Amino acid sequence: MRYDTEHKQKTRAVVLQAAAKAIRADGPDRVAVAGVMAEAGLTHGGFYAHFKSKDELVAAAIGQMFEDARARVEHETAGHGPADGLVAYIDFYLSKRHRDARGQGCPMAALSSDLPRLAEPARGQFAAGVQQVTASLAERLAALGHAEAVAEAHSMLAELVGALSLARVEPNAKRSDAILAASRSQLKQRLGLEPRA
Amino acid sequence: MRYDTEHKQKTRAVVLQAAAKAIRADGPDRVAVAGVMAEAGLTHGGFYAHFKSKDELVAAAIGQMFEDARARVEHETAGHGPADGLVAYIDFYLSKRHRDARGQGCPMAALSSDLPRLAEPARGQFAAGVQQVTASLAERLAALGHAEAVAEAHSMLAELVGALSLARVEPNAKRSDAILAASRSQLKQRLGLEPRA
DNA sequence: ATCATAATATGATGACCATCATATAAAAAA
DNA sequence: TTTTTTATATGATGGTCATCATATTATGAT
Repeated sequence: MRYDTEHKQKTRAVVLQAAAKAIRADGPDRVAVAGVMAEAGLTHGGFYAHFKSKDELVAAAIGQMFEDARARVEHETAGHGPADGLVAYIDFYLSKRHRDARGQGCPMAALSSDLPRLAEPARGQFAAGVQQVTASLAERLAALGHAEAVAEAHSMLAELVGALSLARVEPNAKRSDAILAASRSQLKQRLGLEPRA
Repeated sequence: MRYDTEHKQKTRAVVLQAAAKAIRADGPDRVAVAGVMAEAGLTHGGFYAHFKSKDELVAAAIGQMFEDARARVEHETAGHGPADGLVAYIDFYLSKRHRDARGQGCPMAALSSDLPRLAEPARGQFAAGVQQVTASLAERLAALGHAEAVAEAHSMLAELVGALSLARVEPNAKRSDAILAASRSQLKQRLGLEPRA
């Protein structure tokens, strides 16, 4: 065996991260293979030693995005109980920082409308990711004694994704902030996460 | 003046409708000018007599989509009071029919993730459309005596758009239906639109 | 019927892109 | 140090696309 066994794997990982960022920011169709490779410090030629096609890259990048998101959520909610964890998640998800970091945030908000148009492997990766997030939310809601935890998790996730998407669409900063704030507050209230003070 | 005065305008309208449908279904990047013109029964050459550029077509098509949506909502809620109107809107918006008609439904769900990547004129058209929808929802909520009508309208719209987007992403029919059903029920409940029976 | 012209068609042009075939470089094994 | 092989680079190729220059057609006015 020549080269370090991990050499190629490391390159692949770098390419994947570059793709994950570019795809979220610019959309799968505007991302070019050569551009991703350049971002990774390589030229376009070596690409097909790592991926069979651009479609396969997109699918793999989507898997990567969900994996990254899962890790971050775990990190951000570590040490919290279910209620505090949900509040932390809502506050992070609907933050200005998340809204403004289109290259790094939640793949659902970044790609929702692209997804139905993508090829099957990408769709499968994505659906699996969405299900995992839903299950994770439902688990926390169930721990808080919510009877219809799964339905509430679906509803909560829908509002999170929708609010972030709409906030990114609104060019006026104040109005965009208002969209985020409205859902932050409404979500906590309807899920019983706020001290009714 | 040769030709009917309205001839060119009619052609423009046909092209615009073809574009509006194609853009929602396939996304702005995968839509080609020649394809839209062919769908309208024309060849690509005449395009620039109607639009300065593809960007301008996209912006105009977005305006058209919101106009169509507004007309349909008005039609679907005609004769209803605010409460029944909101229920009808929710039931239509989160219906399987709407989910499955990607070429004709709500532009927000169809294009949310494409939007931040588009050029300014398209973004402006879109933002104006979103604001109008929000205002229309807020008006009905206010009529029902909701104190924070605008915030609730934002929150409601976010959940509608998010739920439809996620339902379109989920390939499993049962699970997709569940996403729609969850938000239909949660929304009506939290907005006080259901007889608590 | 013929003409003038508005509306559309035909046919480039240059740019970008996914993919592949082949060449080079770099590192481990000999 | 030389060989072998793996990883990456260079350089096509064929396709698609937006845009434009020019040709053609169809219609209302004469």
